[in-house]
Amino acid sequence: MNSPVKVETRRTQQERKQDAENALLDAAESLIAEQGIEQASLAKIGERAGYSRGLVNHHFGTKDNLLKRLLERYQAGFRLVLDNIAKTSKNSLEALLRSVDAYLEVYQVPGRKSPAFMIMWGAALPPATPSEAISDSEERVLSMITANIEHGQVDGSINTNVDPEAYSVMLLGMLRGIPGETLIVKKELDIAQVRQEVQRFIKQTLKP
Amino acid sequence: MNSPVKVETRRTQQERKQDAENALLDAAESLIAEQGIEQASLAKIGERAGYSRGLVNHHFGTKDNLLKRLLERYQAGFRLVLDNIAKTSKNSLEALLRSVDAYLEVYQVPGRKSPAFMIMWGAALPPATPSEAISDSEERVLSMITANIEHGQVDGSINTNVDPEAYSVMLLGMLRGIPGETLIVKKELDIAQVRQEVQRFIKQTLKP
Amino acid sequence: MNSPVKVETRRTQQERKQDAENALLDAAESLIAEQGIEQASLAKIGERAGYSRGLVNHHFGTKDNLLKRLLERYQAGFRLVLDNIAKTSKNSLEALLRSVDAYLEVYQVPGRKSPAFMIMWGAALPPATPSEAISDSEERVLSMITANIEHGQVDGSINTNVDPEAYSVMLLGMLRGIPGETLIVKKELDIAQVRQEVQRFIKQTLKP
Amino acid sequence: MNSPVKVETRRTQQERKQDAENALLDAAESLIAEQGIEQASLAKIGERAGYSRGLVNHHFGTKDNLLKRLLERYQAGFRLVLDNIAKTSKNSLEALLRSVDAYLEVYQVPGRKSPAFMIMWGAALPPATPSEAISDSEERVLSMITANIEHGQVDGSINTNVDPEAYSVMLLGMLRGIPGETLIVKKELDIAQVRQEVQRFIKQTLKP
DNA sequence: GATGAATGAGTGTTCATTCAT
DNA sequence: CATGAATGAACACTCATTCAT
Repeated sequence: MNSPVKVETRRTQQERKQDAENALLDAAESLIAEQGIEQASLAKIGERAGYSRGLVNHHFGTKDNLLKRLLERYQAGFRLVLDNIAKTSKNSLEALLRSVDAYLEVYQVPGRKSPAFMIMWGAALPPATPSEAISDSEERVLSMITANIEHGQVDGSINTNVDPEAYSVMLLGMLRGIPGETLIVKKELDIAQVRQEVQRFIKQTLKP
Repeated sequence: MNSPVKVETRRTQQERKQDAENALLDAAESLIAEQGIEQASLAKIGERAGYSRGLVNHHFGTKDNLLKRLLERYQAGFRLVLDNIAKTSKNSLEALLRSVDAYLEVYQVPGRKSPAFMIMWGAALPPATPSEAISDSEERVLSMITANIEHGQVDGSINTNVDPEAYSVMLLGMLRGIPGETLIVKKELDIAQVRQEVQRFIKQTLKP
Repeated sequence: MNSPVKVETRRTQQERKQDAENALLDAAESLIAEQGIEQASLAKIGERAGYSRGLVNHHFGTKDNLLKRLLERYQAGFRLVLDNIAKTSKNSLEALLRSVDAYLEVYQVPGRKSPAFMIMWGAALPPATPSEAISDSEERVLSMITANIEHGQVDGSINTNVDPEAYSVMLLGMLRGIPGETLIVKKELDIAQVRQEVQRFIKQTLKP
Repeated sequence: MNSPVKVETRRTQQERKQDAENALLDAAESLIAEQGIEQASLAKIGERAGYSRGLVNHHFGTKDNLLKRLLERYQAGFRLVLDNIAKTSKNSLEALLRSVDAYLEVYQVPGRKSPAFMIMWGAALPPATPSEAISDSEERVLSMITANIEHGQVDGSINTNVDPEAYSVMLLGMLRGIPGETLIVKKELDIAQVRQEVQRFIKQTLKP
């Protein structure tokens, strides 16, 4: 089973598909980050990935489906971070603070790909948006934050005067709007400072 | 009968242009609110305004120009509100609180047109966005808020520990993100509650 | 009103559209006759008509709509012939005989355009055909023939033993199948002879 | 244990090819009957047959070749019926009548697969049709009918006034057009009645 | 024998823009 | 001022076919 030939074969047989799909998702991510969703045409994506024009449809069937997969990949990556934070935090407030900070950290360095999610979020604002993936996901995130706050009100780490749902909307809005501003405004913003303010803001408004 | 008719005609002649432009801007606003910027084609806009397919180009030359004008009209309207608040507020903190509340109030009622600005904001996230109008405007708003906070730190209404620029980014991000969430999430969000939370928590984080 | 300028103007203003639409319909008709519906792409049609690729969509919106219009034009032309025959025939049998003969006469000369209708008919055989225009039209024609036979049974020109609906299906099938055969079979078929046989045999089977 | 297994395997090895081909032809037949020739893509056919997307090309090389084979299979099946009728009929007229009735009987029940032939026939109407299989076949059928009529004029069962070739075209046209009408028209047609009319029609027009 | 990854041509459609009227 | 005919580029998507496995 360990013969190099078999390993070679197994890799070429099934992983070629994985390689291609990952390359296509990477290409889509960077193109969206640069030019937006509509300008990231399937032809450009295929060619930036080093393949042909038609490969995206061959693998994903539909542009909408490609976007869903890209979103899932992004969320799966972030979920690992959140799970780890949840396990190693003393209470709900600390988990919330660290999660928020981890999320904003991604946008601190002007990386090439991280904006893709924000751009997909921004493209989901019109009601007639084709994909409902963002909408569904956002609703889940909102519920998670609300649940976290409610839990913190039980474990005593969060002030019981806070309205969990309203606070969640405010907080998630902040978490989307801040990276949004960094993408829109041309002058460099000091995200490190903003992160500190956000931490302070949350502590002051949630502590009992 | 001739003279009044002529006056009427000449007046109509000049104002007909204004009427048409306003009708086109209204049509563009509602179409963007419904279908997004790309789907709001110039033909649809002209026809919804009750005119022909070609009128938008005739009046605005370019789609990008139409969007700029739409943005200007929106901002001019909101500037009146802000100016009035500034004049009638005791200090900077009160002005800030009232301005924030006035802004969020617009999104409380699920109106037909107000989302258009948010949709334009969301469409400006990709770096390769054609129009720079949003970008420039957002930078100005940011400066205004920063100046306001700095002024409040001088007049004593705002805590001097606050970093004015970082806080501005956080606050403006919140002001864009909250309406964004209401547009993306399908379930009805209680904006009235969110407004209260926002007020309370700005007070908590800015008061000396 | 008769000034040449006005006439010139009126012609250019409105009839340019008519000219273009007729040219597009003609181009579509000949392309369908040569290559079938699917191969008659909108680009080919526009260019054969002497215009651009996009004009078909500009005028007809949709390929399906273009086909509908083409069908209507064909039917309107044939209806004139049928109406004239109906008015100048002594009884229903004679009207039927002359109508059938007029229809088959079109396919006697291997003309360029007449096959287009048959090709559209043939393309409507799969149940998942997009356009329902042929289907609806065929049902109307069937009803007309049935009514004609029933009328002939009343006026005494047609045998009352004949089942009007079944005979109509047989007759209309014959009228579609015969031209179909001439299009499919390569060797030249003597349509004149076939027309004679059809006449004689309708008489034999319908006469009282 | 090895020998029977090998025999079993070898037999399966050969027949697996036949099984696959028949499954592919069945799948093609039903897909064509449902969606037409162009929409019956090779990938769909392979997958409906329970195999892979690429199997059709592997076995038939070309879509056109698949269609030829499908046509051959259809004709081979119908030839058995015709041969049997020819052997058990008293004279040419009876053979013709029974053959026609056997052919129409297939379309009486709204079966799933029988329309595939008619759809292929309809798709062969444009001159630029790639496959010539239908064209050649139709010419042979026409010759057969003509020969049958001529033979009937010799054996005395058919009127000598009839023009054999012209009558053949008329009859074959009828035999294609009637099923065609049942496929195009949505309202249910009473094929049993039509078959009776056809029988009567042929008797009245061919009997001496 | 059988699979399915990869290609690239082709289609209908949408759209901003130009320009003659 | 206003219309709308005409253009041509761009897009998502479907598909037959090739070929490595």
